Amino acid sequence: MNLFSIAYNDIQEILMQLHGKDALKSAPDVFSRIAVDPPKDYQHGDLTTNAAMVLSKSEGKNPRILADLLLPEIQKLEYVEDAKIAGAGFINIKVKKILLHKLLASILTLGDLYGSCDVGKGTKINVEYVSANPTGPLHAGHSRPSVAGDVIANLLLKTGFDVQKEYYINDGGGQTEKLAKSAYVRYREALGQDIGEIPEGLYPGEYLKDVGQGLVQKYGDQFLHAPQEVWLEEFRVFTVNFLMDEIKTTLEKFGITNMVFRSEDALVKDGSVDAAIETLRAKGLIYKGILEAPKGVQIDEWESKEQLIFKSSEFGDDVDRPLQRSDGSWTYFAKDLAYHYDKYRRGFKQQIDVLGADHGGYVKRIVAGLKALTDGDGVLEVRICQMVNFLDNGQPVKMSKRAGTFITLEDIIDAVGKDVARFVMLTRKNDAHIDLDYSKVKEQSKENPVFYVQYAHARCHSVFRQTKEVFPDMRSSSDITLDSFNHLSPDEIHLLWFIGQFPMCVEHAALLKEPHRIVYYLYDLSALFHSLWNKGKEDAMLRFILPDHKDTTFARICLISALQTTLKNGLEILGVKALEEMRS
RNA sequence: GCGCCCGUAGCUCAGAAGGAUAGAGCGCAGGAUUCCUAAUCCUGAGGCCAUGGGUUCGAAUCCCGUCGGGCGCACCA
Repeated sequence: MNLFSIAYNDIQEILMQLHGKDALKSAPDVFSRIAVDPPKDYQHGDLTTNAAMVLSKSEGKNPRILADLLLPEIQKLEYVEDAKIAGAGFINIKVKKILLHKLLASILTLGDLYGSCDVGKGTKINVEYVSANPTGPLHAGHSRPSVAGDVIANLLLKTGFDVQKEYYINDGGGQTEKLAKSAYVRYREALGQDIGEIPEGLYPGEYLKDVGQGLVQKYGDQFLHAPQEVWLEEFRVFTVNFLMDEIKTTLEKFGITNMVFRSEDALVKDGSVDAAIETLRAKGLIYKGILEAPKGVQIDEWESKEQLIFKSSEFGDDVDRPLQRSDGSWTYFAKDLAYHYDKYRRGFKQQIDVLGADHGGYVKRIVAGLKALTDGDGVLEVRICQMVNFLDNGQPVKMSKRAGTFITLEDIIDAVGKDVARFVMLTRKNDAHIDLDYSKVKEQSKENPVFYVQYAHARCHSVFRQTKEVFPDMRSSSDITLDSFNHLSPDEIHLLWFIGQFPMCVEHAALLKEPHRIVYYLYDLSALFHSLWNKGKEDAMLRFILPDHKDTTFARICLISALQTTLKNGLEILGVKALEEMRS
């Protein structure tokens, strides 16, 4: 149950009726732009609507006059206790207790489902994230887009979309060939050869030593003196699989599961790339030409040469983009086009890519590409996560795949746990940079808001435990009556009212793809609860458990049960486990 | 040179599809514990929302310019 959507629908109905009676002349699509929100100040009421102000322009009337027209109709709604006009034309609504009682009862009944809705209407949607190159372990830089993508997928799931979480394996380019050659060096090393320095241009990372050992286990020394063409493809496949297995293990540890993996190499081999390019060609969107070098940047070895080019600028990109390299092979872009077209052909008209900020320059061309391939039927939305500045004791941590020195995602998870790591990554909106001091996160100091929220949840369970001791025969909280409900204090009703905003928060977060909204909501919700808790320290009658007042205690347990459900469901969306006790 | 993102309290950041007196944490100054976990709470100080215009009943929010910061800029992924 969602107070705000109930009122929204009823007010829509009122507007339509007034429209029918010619009291309003605005087109009905103007009506949908009105909002029913929580008032800025709780003192103003439970709900507020800007309907009068939104209609003002199309009606050509002063908002106050329109508010006067709407007010009596709103007052007639059965659950409205009181409604008033305020400010420039807000209509503030105070609802009857019976509605809040219904709200509480519905939360207790819904349990895990509280916060869910069906705005997605079962629409198929594909969320692609992580998609790290299988040339090494996941590192700290992958952490944020991975969590953001995962939580966006969770949000969409919660709001009724048919979601597929997907990982694109970049196993088709020259990078994996380099990788195979690097693995060969480690293979020789594992067989006891002195390899000296890792040759320039190969991956120097120590993590490849395990791959070398694995290769020896599988192949013995049979390739030690074999020419490259004999082992290259074999080693390439082995190494990619080996590293993907490690990546999958890390993802699981990070709480990212149920992903579908799609291989770039497979798309090339099964002809998907040729098919996609052919589709573009048939639409007349491909030509042979020479691209100009971009101004203002120094590019060594610029080769002015005719190549195959896609007219992406006709679909919103800044310039046209090449599809083939000078050696005739497909560019990454060409293959990625095919991949997104492949998703479309698998039924995903709605697609989301979650990328790091270093891929920001790539967005326009791939969005343009899908639009062109599907005549606008397939829509790709790209969410960019800004960089995380990793610090250690205030000092920037230098990371470079080339040098082989970086903090791996595993390192972070092992040090602070996946729950803290995930939560911290979500404490900023995607567009904002995060400074993350590795040593501070390791300390698990109180500056980390995850503990604040966890503590609130743990306190709920503490109350449940205490209640059991004081009232061993306390009945289940699922059947709260209106009588019991009336025992709640105004502050407690206030908390319930805030709990009632959860579904709206989830819906907004999902539609806007902004996971951080859930974090801030949970934080504020926790703050309200901690504050309430402390009031029991000053006034014993405000404590949740009153040994001499069983009915009041029961009502409060019901409230706390609803709170605990909300906290838990919220944390679940974030992929963070709700703790029942802080002591472990 | 071009594209994308950002600029809100001393610091780190929220700000709800344009709405009421711009919020939180940290830090700072004070205070609360015979009591369900003080990992908490309460009070106070602190802002020309970078800047100049525009749109409107109304702008931190939308549009344009300027300044400052980040990321990216064939044939890497």
